[in-house]
Amino acid sequence: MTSNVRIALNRPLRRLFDYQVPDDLQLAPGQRVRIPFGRQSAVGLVVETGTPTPDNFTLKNVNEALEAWPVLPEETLQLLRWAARYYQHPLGECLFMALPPALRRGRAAELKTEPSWQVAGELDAIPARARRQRELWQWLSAQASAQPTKSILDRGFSRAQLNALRDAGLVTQGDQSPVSESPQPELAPLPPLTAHQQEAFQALPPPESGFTTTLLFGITGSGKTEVYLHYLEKHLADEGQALVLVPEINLTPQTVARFRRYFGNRIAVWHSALNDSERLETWLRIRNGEPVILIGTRSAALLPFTRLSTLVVDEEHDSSYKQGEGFRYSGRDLAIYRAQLNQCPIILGSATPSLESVHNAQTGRYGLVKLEQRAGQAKPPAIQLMDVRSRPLEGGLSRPALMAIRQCLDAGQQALVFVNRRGYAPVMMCFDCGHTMECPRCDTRLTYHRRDRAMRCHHCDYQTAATDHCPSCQSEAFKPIGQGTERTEDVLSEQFPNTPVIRVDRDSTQRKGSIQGLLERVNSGAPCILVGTQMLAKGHDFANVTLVIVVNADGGLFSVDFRAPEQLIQTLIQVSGRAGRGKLAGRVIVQTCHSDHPLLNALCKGQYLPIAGQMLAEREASHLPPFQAMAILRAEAGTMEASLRFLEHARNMAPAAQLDIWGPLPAVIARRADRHRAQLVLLSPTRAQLARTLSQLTLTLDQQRQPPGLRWQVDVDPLETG
DNA sequence: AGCACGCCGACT
DNA sequence: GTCGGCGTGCTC
Repeated sequence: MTSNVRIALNRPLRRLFDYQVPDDLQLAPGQRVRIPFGRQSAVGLVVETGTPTPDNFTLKNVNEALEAWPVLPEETLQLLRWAARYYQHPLGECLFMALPPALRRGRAAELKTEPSWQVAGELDAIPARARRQRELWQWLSAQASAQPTKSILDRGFSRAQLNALRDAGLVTQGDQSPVSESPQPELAPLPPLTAHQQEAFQALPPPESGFTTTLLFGITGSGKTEVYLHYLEKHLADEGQALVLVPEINLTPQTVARFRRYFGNRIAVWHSALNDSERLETWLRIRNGEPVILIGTRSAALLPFTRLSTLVVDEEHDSSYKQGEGFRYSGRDLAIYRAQLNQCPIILGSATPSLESVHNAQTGRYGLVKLEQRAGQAKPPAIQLMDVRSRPLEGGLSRPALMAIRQCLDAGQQALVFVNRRGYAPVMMCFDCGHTMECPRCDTRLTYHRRDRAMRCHHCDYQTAATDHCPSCQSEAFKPIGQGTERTEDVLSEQFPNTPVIRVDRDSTQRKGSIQGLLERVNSGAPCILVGTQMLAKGHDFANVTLVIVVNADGGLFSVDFRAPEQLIQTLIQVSGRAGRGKLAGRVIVQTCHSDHPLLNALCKGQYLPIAGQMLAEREASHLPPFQAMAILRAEAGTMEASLRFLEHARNMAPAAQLDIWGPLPAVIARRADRHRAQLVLLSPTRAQLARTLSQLTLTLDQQRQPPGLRWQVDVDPLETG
């Protein structure tokens, strides 16, 4: 009797393929196999065994199993099956996303052991003119044991010299020297908890309670990390694995060092900057069930843990947890699902939790633990609105704001100016003819970058040289409109010629190396002014910053994106949290043209949860998430008509009952890199209902052929709805 | 996604 | 006469 298996491939296909298993092969779900696929050979993953034999055609045979054990353990398979369905993404692509690149390509699931070398033959066999080869041979022969390639290269010999000797048979591969384990550093005792931290720590449910989700609402500077550390120390068993998710920009060497100090080699790291062999190594450690505490970004939620028993998601509201393309999963939400699969606790920490999480805490789905005191002597900063409607501005800064900066510097302290736009100015406009410079490929205006005299599109890679004259009428009245970080930096340098002004945005950190170098100057504590974007808002701990100026808070107040107010408030609170983290009190000035706006006024009271409640009430009134489940069907094509026609068709396809459908409507940036984009918003009272409708819809849309050049995709729980 | 097949335009 | 453009269809 022959047996068959169902196999997923790393292809964007919403279907699986059946193969026959040769008699000498035993296959289980999660195993990697090599299979003939069309005219090619491919790597596949077994997802089902014992599938029936079709009567209309004969199945091809599996060539081989790439290893005798499943690379994806049962729990990870279950997670990805759920995620593929929930996010409407082809299962094969989801499964392969959980493999390190080396394993996707079909390489062996083992670490390449560094070969080590010892001499063979005679020195005289090396030509006299090959001086370095002789020196290498002599050095090697003087060593007590075979030397790994790395130490040969470290001695200043080249790979070419080594290869020449190897090809001549004058060095041979020696005994495998075991990869030396880095010695376990001395572990420091955990930092003591303050009374408030202790209280929060004890309020967190223990693993014995099984699956629990707890929202740890801890204001900026309250010391949530200390609470995580103590929780792991107390509750993570010696053989257990833990996952600590952090936002992309927070995964700094400092963060890791902080965990290593207390947990030593048990700490492992996972982020986008790892190379293929580092990825494979860490991935295998996890797959082998080593009791690691893994600190990682979004994709760490896909790792093949086998003994996962504690999870933490820090800054759970952070938008970097949602993948913005392809398999659009939320690392946070996968982590919660995993906690449920493993019947273990998960802690979601934030000073500004997402409205989804606040709602879940209010309805009792999540536990809520509050930490509302700053650690040490630090006090929460006072937030003050400054209406700038009738005030003269210099570089976007009002007189009182400049005065406040001066006072701050005079007192020997540091100021932070938050500008949510990079470049010099977001628009260049002619005051004679009204011409503005637009991107030829997008429906956007070009941003003026004065430092390199360029006009750049921030939505595609277009750029062109900046000009002094209007390109349309040649007038000299061609002027920058609005504020960017460069312009604010210039104005501040003019106003405070004796104080260093440090700009931190994507442009400045790319060119001058790492953000770290820039921030070292801040940490020295000497008076300075920091100017920057979002990058400055999160995670940093500047002890001597006592003043934060928000140049313009109004962008998020009247946006078409329903999440904009939430994101604005979160950013404002996070950036405010940079003030007064040391002994000195902090002060925040928020410049706005809408000082009577209820959200901004609520912000001044300094309490996040009441504002969240206010925003949630608005969401409920308009039947928006988290009160309904949302998905967006996006389309892009060579013309807007094609995109809209497709979405219209999709709309007719979807069963109207139980579903609110908005659109189709052109996207806010209707043309981007010459693609015309539109979208259809789907809302449903239940996630299950939405998932059912969507899988039906995607399946039919997938089977029908669409006009050439048309691409479409589904985004479940979208973050950006523009 | 690959890859092959197939049908039209412009080249040595 | 063939090389090659990318539209179309298929992969157990």
